[in-house]
Amino acid sequence: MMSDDHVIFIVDDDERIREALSDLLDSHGMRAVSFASAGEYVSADKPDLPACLILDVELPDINGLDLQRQIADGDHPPIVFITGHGDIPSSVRAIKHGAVDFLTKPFSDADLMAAIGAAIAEDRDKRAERAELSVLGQRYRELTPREREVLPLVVSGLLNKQAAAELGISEVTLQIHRRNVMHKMAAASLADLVRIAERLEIPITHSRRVGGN
Amino acid sequence: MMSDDHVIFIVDDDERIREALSDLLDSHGMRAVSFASAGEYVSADKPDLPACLILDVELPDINGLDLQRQIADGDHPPIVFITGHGDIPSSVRAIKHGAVDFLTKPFSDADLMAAIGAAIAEDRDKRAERAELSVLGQRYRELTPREREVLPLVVSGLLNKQAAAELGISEVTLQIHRRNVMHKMAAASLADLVRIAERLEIPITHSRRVGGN
DNA sequence: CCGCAATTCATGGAAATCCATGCATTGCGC
DNA sequence: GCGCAATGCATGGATTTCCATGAATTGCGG
Repeated sequence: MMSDDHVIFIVDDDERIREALSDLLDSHGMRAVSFASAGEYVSADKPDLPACLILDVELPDINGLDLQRQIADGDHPPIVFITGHGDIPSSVRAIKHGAVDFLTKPFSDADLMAAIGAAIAEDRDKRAERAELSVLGQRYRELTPREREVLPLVVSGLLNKQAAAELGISEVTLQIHRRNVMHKMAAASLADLVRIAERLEIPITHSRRVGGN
Repeated sequence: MMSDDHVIFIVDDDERIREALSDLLDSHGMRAVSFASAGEYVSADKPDLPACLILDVELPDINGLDLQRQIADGDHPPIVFITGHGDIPSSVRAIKHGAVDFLTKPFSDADLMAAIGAAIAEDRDKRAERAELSVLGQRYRELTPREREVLPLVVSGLLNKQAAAELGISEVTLQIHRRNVMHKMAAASLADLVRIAERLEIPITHSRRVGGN
């Protein structure tokens, strides 16, 4: 019974290791996809599912730790490193850069399965977070340039007349932009909009000034 | 010229190590305080400064990794582990639990100083964050029980009449509580209050409903 | 030229928030 | 009993936000 809600990528140049890991994962009803090199893995079409990347440190084309840094900016899954010749500085570096675990061969099936489970759970959380941020980011990008200027002023807490003064426009125009921002960002209240702005890390550049409760 | 804006704690049962580290730090104008055991360190009065804890893994009274877990809930400084007999699982565990580095003897002065620098910088950031949260937390604790009920409703974005209905009181009374909350939390605007509530991780339990813009 | 989006401004008016002030009740500590 | 804090409610009124509707200008693409 092969589960369809996740996938585990195995990148190791040693075919016996790949086979052994595939069999182990298969026996747990987990889907595995194997690659003999980092280049293969990077180039491959991958299913859009919560995942885990089991990565050998000594690869023929690149050091596993260097691949970790290389793919860090993309939405690659959490890494579980495996290695036959690891050293402590490598393990420290791997973990500090976000790897879930660093296992030296021979490692127990239990340790590997635990690490994989943690990696998939972490990827699920991260993917949900990214999906939500992507929606918010898309909405933000649909704002007009002016609306994008109004947003930080509004979520800073300025009165409409104060925000209007900042931009050198009438309060009435500011209100129009404000309403459009609320609508486009799907915010039911100012409180909603403030939280959305926080999620998008929009900087707060002002504070409501005295005389404006 | 001994600097007064930080301190480095050294916990190692080997007196020669303590001396060597103290001398090294001294030569960099950094203040060091040494302890021969974990118990001594934990019991000692410590200056309230940004700090770094250089911690030996093999201590006479407790394993350094266990001490890390033990002090995790208090405001202890970031840890740089040093060890003569480290293994990879220990280093993984140390870093995953927040240690800045895990250095095996013999380690270079440069590596140690770099780790110490990073630890102190991290402690500075964390201490600033904790200080701010402490102020906000204190303000929150000074709210009356009723005001503490009103706060999450207000920052959820409910209209005053909606929040009042939630508590079964008049809108006028809700407004009084609202104003008191704003004042006690030192919020100049609703936007401020929403951000404060986020910092305090006050859960959002409601959303403004249709019919209430 | 036309249509559209972006930006600007306005009016009239309703709803909501905010403020100052006043009053009342209850429970607690001195 | 008194004073205080917590909680509740009210009035009158000012300010702010929100809404619907209307109009104008500019720049761009078809």
